[in-house]
Amino acid sequence: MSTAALTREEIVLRILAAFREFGYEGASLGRLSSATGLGRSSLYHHFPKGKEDMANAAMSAVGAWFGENVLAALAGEQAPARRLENFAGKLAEFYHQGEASCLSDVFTIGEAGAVFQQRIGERMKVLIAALAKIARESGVEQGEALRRAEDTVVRIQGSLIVSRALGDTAPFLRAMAQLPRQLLGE
Amino acid sequence: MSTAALTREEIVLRILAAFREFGYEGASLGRLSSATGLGRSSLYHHFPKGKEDMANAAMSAVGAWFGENVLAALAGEQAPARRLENFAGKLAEFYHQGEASCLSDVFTIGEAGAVFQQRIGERMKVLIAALAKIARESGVEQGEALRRAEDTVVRIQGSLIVSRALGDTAPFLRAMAQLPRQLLGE
DNA sequence: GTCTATACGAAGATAGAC
DNA sequence: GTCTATCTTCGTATAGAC
Repeated sequence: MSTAALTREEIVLRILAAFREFGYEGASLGRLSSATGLGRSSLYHHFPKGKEDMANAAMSAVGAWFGENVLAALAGEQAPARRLENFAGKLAEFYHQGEASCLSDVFTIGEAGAVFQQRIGERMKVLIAALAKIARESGVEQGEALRRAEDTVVRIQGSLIVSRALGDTAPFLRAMAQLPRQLLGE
Repeated sequence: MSTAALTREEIVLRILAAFREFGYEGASLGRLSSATGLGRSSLYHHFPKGKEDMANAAMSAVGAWFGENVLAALAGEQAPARRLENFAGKLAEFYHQGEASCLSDVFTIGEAGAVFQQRIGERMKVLIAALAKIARESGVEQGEALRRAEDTVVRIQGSLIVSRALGDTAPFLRAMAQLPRQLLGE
C-alpha cells in the first residue's frame, strides 16, 4: 500500500479487468475502487472525467497490447500456419485461457455501445483484414479468405460466450487449437 | 393507455427487450418503466421482488418461446436439413435478424451471472444435445456430432457479437444460411 | 497522489390513496 | 392495477486537507 505504489499501467490493467468482469454499467466506481485499491477520489485524480475516462484508458491499453502481441504475431516472418499458432497462443493469454470476456462484447451493450461500438467495429475490421491477408498468402482466393477470416473472429467471440455460459473453457481452447486449420483450410 | 391495458405477456416481452438492449445492470427500473409504459410501483405490483423477478420472467418467456418454436423446429418430422432450415428461420426471428442480443450473453456478465449463468448453461447444453441428435440421425459419428453441435452454437453466439460490433447483421445472416451445412457436413 | 468529507441525483424498494 | 409520495442505499462527482 505504501512503498509499492501502482503505476498508471497497473491501475489501468485492474480497471480493465473490472470492466471485463462486470460490464460497463456494472463496473461501478465502488467496484473500480476495490479493483485498484484506490479511493474514488484518487480515481478522479488519474481519470478526471470519471468512468468514461477509465473505459477509454482500458480501450487504449487493450489496443496497445493487441497491436504489440496479437497483431504482431500475425505479421511475423514464419510460415502462415506457424504465425496463426502464435496468434492463437497470444489470444489464449489475452482471454485468460477463455475465462475473461472481450470488450467487443461488454462494451457494445447498452449505453457503452453508443460510445465504443464504432471504435470496436473498426478494430474488428482490422483484425479480419489481417487474418484474410494470411489466408491469401496461403493461396486462398480473396472472397473465401475474407469469409474465413470473419468466421475465425466469429468463432473466437462465440467460443468465449459459450465457455462463459457453460462455465467450462473447453470450447474456447478447442477453438484456439483449431484456429490455423479453420483459416487455412483442412 | 386506458382501454388497451397490456397483458402480462406483453409486459414481459417489453421487459425482455430492455434487458437484451441494456444488459441486466444497465436495465434500470427507470428504463424498464419507459419500456413498458408502467410506473415503477406498477412494476412492483407485477413483480414483487423487483428487478430479479422481472429477469426471471424474461428468462421464462424466452424458455417457453424457445421450446415451442426453436426446439420444436428441431423435433419436426421432416428431413434433417429441412428441420435445420426451419430452426435457422426461427432463430433469425428470435434474434430480430441479428439485431437483438442473447440472454446467454447479457445475463452471464457481472452480478447477473451469479444468478443466471447456471440455468443458461443447462439450456445451452439441451440445445447442443438436440443439435447433436440431428447430426447423429444424418449418420454423423457421435463425437463428431457433439463437436459440430457445439460449433453451431458457438457460431450463433459469435455471429451475434460480431454483427453487433460491426453494426452489420450480415455475419449473423450468413451464419443462419450456412447452419444446416455446418452441422450436417458439406 | 491519496485521503476524508460532502453534495446530489439515480436506483431500488415500499406504503398507501384512488 | 396504477398512481403519488416517501425512504434508503448506491453511484457519480467535487472540494479541500494532508
